[in-house]
Amino acid sequence: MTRGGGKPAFEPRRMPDRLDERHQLSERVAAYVREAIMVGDLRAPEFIRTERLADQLGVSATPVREALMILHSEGVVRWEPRRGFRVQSITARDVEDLFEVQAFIAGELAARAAQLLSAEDVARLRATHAELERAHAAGDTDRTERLNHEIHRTINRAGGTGRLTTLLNLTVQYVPRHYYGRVDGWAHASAHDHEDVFAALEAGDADAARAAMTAHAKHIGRLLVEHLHRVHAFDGDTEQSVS
Amino acid sequence: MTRGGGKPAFEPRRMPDRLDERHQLSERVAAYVREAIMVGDLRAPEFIRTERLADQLGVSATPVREALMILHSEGVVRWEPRRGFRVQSITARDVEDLFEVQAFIAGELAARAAQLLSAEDVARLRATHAELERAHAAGDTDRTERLNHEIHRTINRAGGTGRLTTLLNLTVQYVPRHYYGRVDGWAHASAHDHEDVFAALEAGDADAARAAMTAHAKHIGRLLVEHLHRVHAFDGDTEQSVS
DNA sequence: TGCGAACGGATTCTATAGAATCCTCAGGGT
DNA sequence: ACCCTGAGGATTCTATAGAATCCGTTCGCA
Repeated sequence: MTRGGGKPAFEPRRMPDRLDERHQLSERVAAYVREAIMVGDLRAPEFIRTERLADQLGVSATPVREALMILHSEGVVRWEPRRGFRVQSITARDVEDLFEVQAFIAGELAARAAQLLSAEDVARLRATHAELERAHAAGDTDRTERLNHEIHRTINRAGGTGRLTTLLNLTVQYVPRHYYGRVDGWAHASAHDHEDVFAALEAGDADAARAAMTAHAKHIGRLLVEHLHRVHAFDGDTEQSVS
Repeated sequence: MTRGGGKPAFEPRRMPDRLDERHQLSERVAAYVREAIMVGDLRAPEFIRTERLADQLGVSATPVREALMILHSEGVVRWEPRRGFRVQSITARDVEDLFEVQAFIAGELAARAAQLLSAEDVARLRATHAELERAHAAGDTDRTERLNHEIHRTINRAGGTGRLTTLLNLTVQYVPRHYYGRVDGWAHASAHDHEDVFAALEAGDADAARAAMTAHAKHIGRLLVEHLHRVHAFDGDTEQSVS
């Protein structure tokens, strides 16, 4: 019998085109795997066979391995040397923790931004946010997500890009950006929370900005956890894995 | 003329034997690069040429590339696709930030540990700590560092291993474990701070444990920043890079 | 029947080669 | 003097092959 247990694996889906061909294969594969895990095509504690995945994606084993290395250091998969990479199981507590840290870092960055952003900067943020609301009303989740990302990016990059940004990205990347389109109430919550952040930024009130951003992140975290429960994405939920 | 500017690079030093041959080359190379950066053999914003490094270490380019991928996602080096990997510059603010996050996470884990560790567990911790003090008195920094690591490990793993632990490791790994031996006052500070942590854990007081551990991490962070300033490891300090 | 050792297939891991890309520099035109 | 263009070399990036390792199974033996 074959070594891993011979599961038919998951149905091949095409590589993400958000990351088009000017990006490296490693990054595209990593994005693909991240999404496959979040969607449920890959479940813990299943092994990810490099060659099989390489065949499915039409690439060689090397970039697949590189992608899994990255994912390993992000905690998405676990690398067991000379045995392979297996998707890391995730609990509701893990997601909460992830957003707890995210809230902490994003809060700190927002506090710094409050002392650095000009009135015009905040005005631009508000304009982007208005677009976001229009996109959401029009049901364009893709555009909604992109605008949301842009808002947070400007705030986070206000205080220069450093280790905090890197760490924040690590916690954020875990859930693919466009996945939020599936989360009920996400756009609504963002629309509501952002205003508090903008007001604090405008007033130059660092503590208020920190508080508002922290609350926002935790809010989104709660919504995501509820959603994942509904989809049975967690370990204990209904559909348990193999054995 | 050669592309990177043709610096003679850094003098070859042997691979870390802390990670012996049962580990993968990728990990060993990563550890090597981490240390080379911390020690100053590699400085921002210098490129790390994969083949050159591979030759120096006597391995091929593939594991080197894998190592740099990992280091990239940790924020130690920056990957510029189709151009190469360059060591990320680091400011004093970055180190402070790193330890701020580390303090937050370690504090949370300590708080959880306070509710989970038994009296015997804490007794064992105290025993290990006593060994640590003896090792330090004997001037055995290697053993001191190892015992210190063991103490923190038991505390962090008390609440089961999850995403928080992964994130904590990311912030911790930035500075190689045995580097602390060079930091003046490190062992002394640890000896002092640990007692507060133990007392809180023994009392099962989560908040006190969080506070003690947070203070400890920030304390170490301060010491490290001072040390790095003395060694001129930061960007603005005396010895600036190339141009 | 129960247990240990060796075999065989599968997979990871490292090395190496070739294609694609980027940078530098020289040369010619405006 | 300035810009554009193209050649050449160096380096990254992907693919592929071979060595090392692991797992499941079977065979031999008590």
